[in-house]
Amino acid sequence: MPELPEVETVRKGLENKMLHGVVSSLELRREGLRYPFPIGFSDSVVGRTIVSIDRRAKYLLIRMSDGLTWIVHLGMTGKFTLYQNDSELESVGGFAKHDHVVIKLESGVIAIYNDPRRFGFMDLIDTDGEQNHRHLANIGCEPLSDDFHAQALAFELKGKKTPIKTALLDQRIVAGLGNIYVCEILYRAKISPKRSAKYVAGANQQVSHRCENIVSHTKDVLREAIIAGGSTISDFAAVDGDLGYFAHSFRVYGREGEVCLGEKCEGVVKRITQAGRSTFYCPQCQK
DNA sequence: AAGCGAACCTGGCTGC
DNA sequence: TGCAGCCAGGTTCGCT
Repeated sequence: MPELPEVETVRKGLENKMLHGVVSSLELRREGLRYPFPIGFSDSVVGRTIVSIDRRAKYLLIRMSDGLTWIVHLGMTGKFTLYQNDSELESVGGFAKHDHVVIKLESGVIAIYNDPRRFGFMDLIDTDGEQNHRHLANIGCEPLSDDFHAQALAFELKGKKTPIKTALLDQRIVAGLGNIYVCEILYRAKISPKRSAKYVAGANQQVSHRCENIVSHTKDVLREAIIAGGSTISDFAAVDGDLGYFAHSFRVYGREGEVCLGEKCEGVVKRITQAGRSTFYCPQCQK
C-alpha cells in the first residue's frame, strides 16, 4: 500500500512505541514473505535494543544494538499493528489472518506484521554494509532532502526516452515515489505523463522550469501527505500506513471520467496504462 | 542498454 | 449465491 508518506507514518508509529525497547521474542508464523526470512532471524534479534528507526525510500530501517539493521519493506499490503500488552491483543481476539510476524518487547509492547499479498519482506544486514545491500545500493536521492533539486532531477532525466511518469516511478531516479503520488505530482505540475523524460529535462545547460515545477510539487504533496498521516493517527495504536488518510485529498488519482478540478478547466480525467500501471491525468491541462 | 511485460500473491469489487 | 474477470499503493526478472 505504502508510498513514502505512508512508510514515514509507520516509522513514526513504531518509533513512538518501540524506540529503546529490547526484543524479548520474535515469532515467525510462516517461512517468509516475498523472500524467505534470514537464517537465524529470531536468534539474531532477540535480546537486542532498538536504537533508532529510520526510513530510506520505502524501506524501514530498524537500527538494533551492536551494528545490526533490520530492514522491512511493506510491499503493497504490509502493515503493523501495535498492542500495549498481551491482554490488549487478547481483547481483540488474538491473531488475525495473515499475521506473519510477531515482535514482543520486554516492555510488554507487541508489534504484529500483517501482509495478505506478501509482497513485503524483511532482512538483516550489518549497518556498516548498508550501501552494498541489493535493495539499497542503487536508490536515488530522498525527495524531501536538499539533494533533490531541479538540476539534479534534470541530470537524471536527461536523454531518457521513457515517459516522465515511468521515470518518476524509477527508484534509482527519485526514492519513494509510487503510482499515486506521481500522478498527483504531474497533475499539479500540469505536465502530461506521456511526455518523455528528456523533454521534461529540457535543453542542455539550462535549468528546466518543468523540473523546478516537479520538484516543488513533489515536496508539497509528500509533506501534505505526511502531515495528514500523522494527524489522523492520534493514538498510534494501529500503524497501518493506509493511504486512506490522504485519499480524500487526491485531485486526479482514481477520478477517471470525472471533471478536472483545475480552475476553469473543463477537461475530463482520463486513465491510461503506462509500464503496466494505471495513470490518471487531465489531457486538457496537463501538457 | 533501455524499456517493456510478466511474475510474485490475495482480496475486493463488478457484472453476468 | 456463485463465479469469472479485472483491479490494486511495489519490486525484480527476463526478454527484446
